[in-house]
Amino acid sequence: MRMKDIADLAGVSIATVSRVINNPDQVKPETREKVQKILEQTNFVANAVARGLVINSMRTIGVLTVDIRDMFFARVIYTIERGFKDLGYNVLLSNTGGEPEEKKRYIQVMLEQQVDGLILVGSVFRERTGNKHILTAGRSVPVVLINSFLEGENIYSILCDEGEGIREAVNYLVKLGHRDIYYFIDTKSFSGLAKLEGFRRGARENGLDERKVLEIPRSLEGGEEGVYRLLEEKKKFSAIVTGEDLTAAGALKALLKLGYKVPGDVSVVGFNNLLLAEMTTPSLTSVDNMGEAMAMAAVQTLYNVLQKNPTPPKTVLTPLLVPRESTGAFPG
Amino acid sequence: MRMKDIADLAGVSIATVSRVINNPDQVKPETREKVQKILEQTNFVANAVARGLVINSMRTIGVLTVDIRDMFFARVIYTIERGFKDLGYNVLLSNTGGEPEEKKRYIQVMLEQQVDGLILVGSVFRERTGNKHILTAGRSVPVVLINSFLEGENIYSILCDEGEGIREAVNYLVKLGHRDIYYFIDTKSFSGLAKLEGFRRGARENGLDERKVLEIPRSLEGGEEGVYRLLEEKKKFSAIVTGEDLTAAGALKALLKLGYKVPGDVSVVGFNNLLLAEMTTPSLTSVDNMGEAMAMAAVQTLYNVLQKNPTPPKTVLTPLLVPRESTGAFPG
DNA sequence: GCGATAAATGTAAGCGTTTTCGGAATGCAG
DNA sequence: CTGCATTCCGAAAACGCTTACATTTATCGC
Repeated sequence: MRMKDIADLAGVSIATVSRVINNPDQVKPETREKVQKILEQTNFVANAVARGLVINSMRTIGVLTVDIRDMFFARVIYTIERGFKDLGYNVLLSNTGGEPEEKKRYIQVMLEQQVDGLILVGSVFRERTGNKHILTAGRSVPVVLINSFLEGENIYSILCDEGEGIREAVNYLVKLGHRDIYYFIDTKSFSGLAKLEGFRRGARENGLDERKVLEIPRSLEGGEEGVYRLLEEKKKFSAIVTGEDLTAAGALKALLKLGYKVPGDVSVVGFNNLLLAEMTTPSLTSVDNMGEAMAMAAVQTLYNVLQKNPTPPKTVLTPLLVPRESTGAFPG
Repeated sequence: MRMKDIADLAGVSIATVSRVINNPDQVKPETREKVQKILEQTNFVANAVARGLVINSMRTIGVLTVDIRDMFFARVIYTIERGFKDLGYNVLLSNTGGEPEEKKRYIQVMLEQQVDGLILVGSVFRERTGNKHILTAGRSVPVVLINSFLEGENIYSILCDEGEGIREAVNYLVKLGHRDIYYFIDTKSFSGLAKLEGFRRGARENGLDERKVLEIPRSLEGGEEGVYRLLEEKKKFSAIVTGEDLTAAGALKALLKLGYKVPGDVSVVGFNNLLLAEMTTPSLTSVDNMGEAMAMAAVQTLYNVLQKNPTPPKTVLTPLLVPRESTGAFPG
């Protein structure tokens, strides 16, 4: 069923049908109602592809993410989708799995689909290869990066000062009397280095050993492994800061299994402030890196750009430490 | 940059450019290479919208979900997206928030966008209103339901026998010596009633009281609340089965806070077998309702239909009980 | 009721592709 | 070198809309 068919049924021209749908006030009430009745009777659905070809926009934005199963990403993408839906845009989703090649391929596909804009969630890598396609994409379409940073034509970055969040966590633990604080890090993630720097700064400022850092993979098992390694290597520690709630949950799990009291013997701090921080017992003190706020800022930024409004290329949010049960005073 | 521009640069016709892109073997190697060189030099990106208008397909499928932040949905959607990407299809995402009106609106939008098919993840409600639009959607596009069931033209359902999963959980607990088993349920979810029926059957078959059921909301707090209510009402119980890992985590949390040993005093069983079941201490015994398998079946089913292959309208998978640390022998 | 102005509707071009069809160029057998 | 089959390529229609412009119809002051 095309507009032509509706037009024939209503005895008007195809242009009038189009107007009834898009600019109802441009057509006389009488004819308008006649057409609307037929639209309803036939359950007419306009073809947005044909429309898109004419107006040169599908009112769609592409969202690239590493893995939507990650609760942080899921939350961000949820917020983006709802936000853009309210603005009348659709969301094309993808999971690159962190592969630069996949990312390249996806960007290509999304440009082919004529997206109006692109949002990349935490997916800029430090390799050169991954970024080139973002830069070229920026030439045809505005690109917003969440939790990543890149300078370039038509590229906007939304960030959270994650290093500052880690630093705050260290300060918080020091105030609780802790001196032997270990940091579990996965440097491979985008902000891994920024977080590490935050830890070092926090340690230095408090006269602690800034080398108490363990490189571990970003997973539940990684967190467990970290604890086992600390014990194997007979390290002295009363607190663990992690760059990921999931890692913190793993550390917590290992500590409890080994009979440690948390926070009685060891304090644990997570990062991201996901729902999972509330699910463990004890619940996890965590640094909130403002996932939702970043997502909202991304929507606002991209929408601004699409409206041709002047838009700052960089937005930085401040993290927030959320104390819960997994942190307590230094024992003794 | 349009094909026309490429054609002019290469000194060929637009048709030849199209052929170089879509059917390279139809054009003489010499001209082909000439065109390909220009395509690369100019970083040409074809307009899939124009293409879609001609071939009457955007190679896109729409996925409707309640809330992608739910880990179960996230996992399902991830699997769908990856699966369809490999088949050359894009995924249009949406979160209906469970509102029938939103669902209706989304379906409308996706039909306008000319999706090739629709997958609804766990979003058929028992109200009549929510289903009518699915049925009418089926008239223009194949619809696959995950974890829901509906009969109709062009409608396919992928299910898991969730009641059977709950029944198995009851049997498992009975084998461990438990007799006072409570079931925490949220009847508002699609399979809520099927699960309840599974619990009743399991209880009956083992000569237990099948009325030991508590209606609670599907959330962490719901699980906690359930435990408090059992205690307030002075119920006797040594095991709790839930319809949701999240609920189980809440119950576990409340029990641990109140000083109960799990599984020493009380056993807890979750449902969905999400990552979070591994994150708690003790980890949660859970019924796996085959989210990934359902998603894969949905992809296969929809693809089959799109290929005009005969396809069964209903696929039912069998759940699997995954024992972990939260269940143990009846105390004493 | 007349002409001038405003409102309503129709006509047709154009959006960037794919693809059918026919013509030109090429290859090959005789 | 001719004739025919085959390969390659271009012209043009088609996809279903939007919208500028043209045309028709309604409105209004006089």
